Amino acid sequence: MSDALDASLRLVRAQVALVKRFDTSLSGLHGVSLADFTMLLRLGEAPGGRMRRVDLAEKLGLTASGVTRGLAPLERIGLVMRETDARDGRVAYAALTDTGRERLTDMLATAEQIAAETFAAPLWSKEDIGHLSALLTRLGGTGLPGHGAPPP
Amino acid sequence: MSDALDASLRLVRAQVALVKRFDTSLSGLHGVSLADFTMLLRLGEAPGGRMRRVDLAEKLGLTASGVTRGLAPLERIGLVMRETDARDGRVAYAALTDTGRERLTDMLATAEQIAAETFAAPLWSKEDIGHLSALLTRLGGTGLPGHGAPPP
DNA sequence: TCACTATGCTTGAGCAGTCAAGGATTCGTT
DNA sequence: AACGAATCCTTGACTGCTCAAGCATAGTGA
Repeated sequence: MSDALDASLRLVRAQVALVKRFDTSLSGLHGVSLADFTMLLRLGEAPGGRMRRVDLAEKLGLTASGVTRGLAPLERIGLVMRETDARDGRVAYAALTDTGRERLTDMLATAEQIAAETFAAPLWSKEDIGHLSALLTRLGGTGLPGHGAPPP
Repeated sequence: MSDALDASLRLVRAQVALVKRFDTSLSGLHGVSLADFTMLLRLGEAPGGRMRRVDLAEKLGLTASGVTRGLAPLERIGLVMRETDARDGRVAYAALTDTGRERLTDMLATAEQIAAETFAAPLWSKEDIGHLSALLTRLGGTGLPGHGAPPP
């Protein structure tokens, strides 16, 4: 097997393990999955804490229906609310509620801790993490900005 | 957000994109998913082309029931057959059929090509691929051997 | 103005995996 | 020899996503 295929399969494997870790902690402490957390995080990053659902899908690498299904429980428990657009009747925004913002802060702390444990020294150096991130960014999954050197 | 959390989320994102690529080509050309292909590949690597189902689960990072469900369609289409153990009545082996072996060869060629395209020069150097692989191996998902330098 | 097309979103059906429970078999201890 | 614990596997119920279809609204060109 080539190195490229080997790397591909390792990537799949590593992700499964990583997601499992995050899911366990996040659901234990906050009752949300990593997917839920990521949704809330991207909403939190958006101006006004709100996005069109279709844009959220793009940013998450999901389909529109995935967003509909994923947001439903978050709306039900009051972390996210639905807002409409006065100009365009087709559009529905997803917006963080105040509760959602608060809870997100706690979740973020948990997620940061898991990430820190996962990439802990001495096994992982700061350079390793940056390098991994850069390599993964090359693999794409459009929707996220790179973080390498800006063009000259 | 820390670099560690950023890398974690990028890993998830990159995997989704990668899996989508493999799934599209493999299912188009051979009617199997990446998960199916990986199952067959691991079976093919095992001595005699057969493994206990529980060991296959371990190697794939799945649960036993995931293997049961995943193998079912492969048995149905004749790529994998079930074998019993004369010594231990609890055990059921999963074994590649002759057809399975042939088809696996073709699938492997396809998978190699996707991998080669994904990690094509000039964006990716041989060192990049090796480095990525090494970093991912550190992230674990036990069951696969590392491929770094052997102990002194 | 009015059809046609494009966009945003939701819904039904289906697939791939999980967990929890259960059945069958084996192992270990007395 | 026999009981209890452990192992291997499958099954039912569920989750979280996909695709395809459909509905409503908006934009476009004759």
